[in-house]
Amino acid sequence: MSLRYALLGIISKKPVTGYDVVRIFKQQMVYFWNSTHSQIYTELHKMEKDNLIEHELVIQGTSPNKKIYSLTDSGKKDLIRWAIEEPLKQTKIKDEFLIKTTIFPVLSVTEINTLLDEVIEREERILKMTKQWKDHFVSQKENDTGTMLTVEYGIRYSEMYLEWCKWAKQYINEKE
Amino acid sequence: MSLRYALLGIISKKPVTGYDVVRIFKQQMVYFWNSTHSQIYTELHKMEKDNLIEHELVIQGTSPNKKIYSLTDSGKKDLIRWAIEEPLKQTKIKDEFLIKTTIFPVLSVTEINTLLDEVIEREERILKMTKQWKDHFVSQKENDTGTMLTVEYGIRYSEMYLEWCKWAKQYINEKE
DNA sequence: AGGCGCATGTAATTAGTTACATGATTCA
DNA sequence: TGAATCATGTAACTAATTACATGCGCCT
Repeated sequence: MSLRYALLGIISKKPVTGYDVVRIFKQQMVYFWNSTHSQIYTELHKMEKDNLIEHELVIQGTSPNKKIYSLTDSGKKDLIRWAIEEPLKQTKIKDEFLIKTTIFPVLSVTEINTLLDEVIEREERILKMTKQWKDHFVSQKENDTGTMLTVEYGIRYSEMYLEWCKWAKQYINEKE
Repeated sequence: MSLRYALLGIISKKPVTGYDVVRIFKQQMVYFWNSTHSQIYTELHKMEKDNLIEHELVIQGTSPNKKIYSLTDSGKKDLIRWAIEEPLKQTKIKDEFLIKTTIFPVLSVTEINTLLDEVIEREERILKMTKQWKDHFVSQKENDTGTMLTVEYGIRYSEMYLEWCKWAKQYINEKE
């Protein structure tokens, strides 16, 4: 049910197509949620059936038709209600690398370092992209508090991860 | 398939019952994975069918019988193979609070502060428990590198979260 | 000519959650 | 006497992933 409110949040800012929702979701929510276009389209259909959103069909002669979604009054109410009333579900992380970390004792130091370098590279790439997105976003003066806060979260998360990786490398190599 | 390797990692350290696996999993892996006893028991059955683990049945007169699981040779090989060969899947986070953050602009400052305080309380509680677990673990001189690294990750994660919350509060209240 | 972006969906499968189900022992 | 811990499982359901499916316009 949480994905539903993530999507409702996106559509609440301005009316958009399903395609836009997917794009915005992937750009702005990677830091704390994830989904695919197939799940998103399916969820949009359910949300419409539940009368939280409605669409206006735009027929574009040559290019494919599109559906512009917007919130219904019921959708607006439900979004606010959810935000302030619904008890918070615990954060769920699925980080494969940290599973690998638990079995470091059975790997060689070379193997561990290779894995750590891989993940450092990944996080650096993500951090760079996040910072670019933040700069782009700030320069546009869109001034959306929500995006401002979550993009900052993304940056802090990656920085924490990288610092932990460096600490882990040191910890591993000191033990040798 | 990742859960499978998390469980395989736990059993690789010492032979344990399914019940132990659940307990160890919840204590040591909350920081980067989550599951339930029902999913874990089901996965253990599948792993046994796939010849990665085997069990010895211990009949305990009065208390319930138990199955002591241990890795097969094939299980040991597969765990190492997975760790060094299998390409890393991207981290997936599901953080409901950050979804709520995206719609801060439609909430009142009072409501936002209530939500932030709630999440700060939650993270402080988690951080405290993690630190206790680390102290307990370090005092036991068990010296498991994997647990040492992941518990440190848990601490850094919560600390980062709390700092972000404080920054967010300031950001919100400055805008007023 | 081939890839990317726009634009939408369904089908099949796997993963994960919640509820149901049992029953002894130990401790307050 | 009631809750917690030990100990195991299945059933029903929901969420999520991966694959299948189409097709135009634009750019290189």
